[in-house]
Amino acid sequence: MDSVTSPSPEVRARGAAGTSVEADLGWALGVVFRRYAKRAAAALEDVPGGPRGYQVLATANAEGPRRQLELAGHLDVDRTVMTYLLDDLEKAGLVQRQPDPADRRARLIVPTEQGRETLCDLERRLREAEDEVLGGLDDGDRLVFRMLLQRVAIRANSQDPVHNACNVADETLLPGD
Amino acid sequence: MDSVTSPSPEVRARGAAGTSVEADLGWALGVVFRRYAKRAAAALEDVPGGPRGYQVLATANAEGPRRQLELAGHLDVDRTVMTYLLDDLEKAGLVQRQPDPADRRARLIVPTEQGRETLCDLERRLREAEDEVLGGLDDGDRLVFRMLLQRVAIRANSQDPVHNACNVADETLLPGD
DNA sequence: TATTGTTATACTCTATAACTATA
DNA sequence: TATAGTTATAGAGTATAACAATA
Repeated sequence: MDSVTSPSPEVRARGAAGTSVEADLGWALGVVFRRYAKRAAAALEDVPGGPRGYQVLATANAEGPRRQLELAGHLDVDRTVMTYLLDDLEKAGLVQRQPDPADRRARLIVPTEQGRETLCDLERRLREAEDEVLGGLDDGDRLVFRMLLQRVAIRANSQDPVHNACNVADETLLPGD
Repeated sequence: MDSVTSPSPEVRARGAAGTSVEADLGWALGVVFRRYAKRAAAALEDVPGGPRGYQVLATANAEGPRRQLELAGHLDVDRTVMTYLLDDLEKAGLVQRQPDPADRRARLIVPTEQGRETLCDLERRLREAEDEVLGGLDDGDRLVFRMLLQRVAIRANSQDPVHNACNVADETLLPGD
């Protein structure tokens, strides 16, 4: 997985014959994604592990206690990386490792009170980052864009699922549609 | 710069109160971007340096002979990385390093005939990848999505330019608009 | 014997610093 | 003295493999 794939618009404009709108999906995607990623990373800079640490915290909080290995599979991070990540999050007082009463080998990851409070704040900051990225669109366009992007994303995710457990959960939580 | 920042939709759905459309811009952006990046990387797998190598080839071809350092600044890669990249591209017969008649320290990067032919093929493959990613949208929606994404991207790029030379080039090459 | 989690090690990618040849 | 490019080296991030405890 690499960064931008298409060169800047003016380059594509010559190579491929297409109109300016058609010529540079890769460029536009890359720019927008990286801008959001940068904003989000800034919003999450004081979380140990950055965006990854936030994901662990958010998932542990939303889905209840999870084993390390489940969490790792769900978020598609190596189990050894998960160890380091949890070491740091635990040191910062955001999560705790608790013995799983059902299996003494396993550890359940639960957010602390401080972790839950931190999470609320982080989610607010992330929404700000989202709004900033979409700042160029008025409310109507913004909604259309989000809906279309969502459709593209859902299809992309179903064709090329990032992690299976996630999609199972999707179906479980979205029974109506 | 990290990968996805938002967890999967069902996680955000609980944490943030928002509707399903509003809840996960980061997730959707990440999924779509990574899917495109993956497809593009597959299309460019036999190019030395992958997407990066393609960018070098495309830029050298579209904008005429460029010095290594210009190219590096333009594409935002370290000059030492550019050295390795060009070593590989040259070994593969796609570009040549020619002495700059105006400065014997500098090298001009020019694509070979084989490089230009390869580039044509790669651009065709990239357009296929784009179409595949947008496969879920009909022609009308696809156009709307591209236009809105383009607007977001142009604004994002102007606020947080990836590399200055690029924007200068933008203005130079797009005098009418 | 297989699995959870940890640790130690190796690998990849990128950036830093030192070097050459020119200017 | 400063710049273009190269090379060697060190650093972050990630993955592999060996290990301890438990199933």
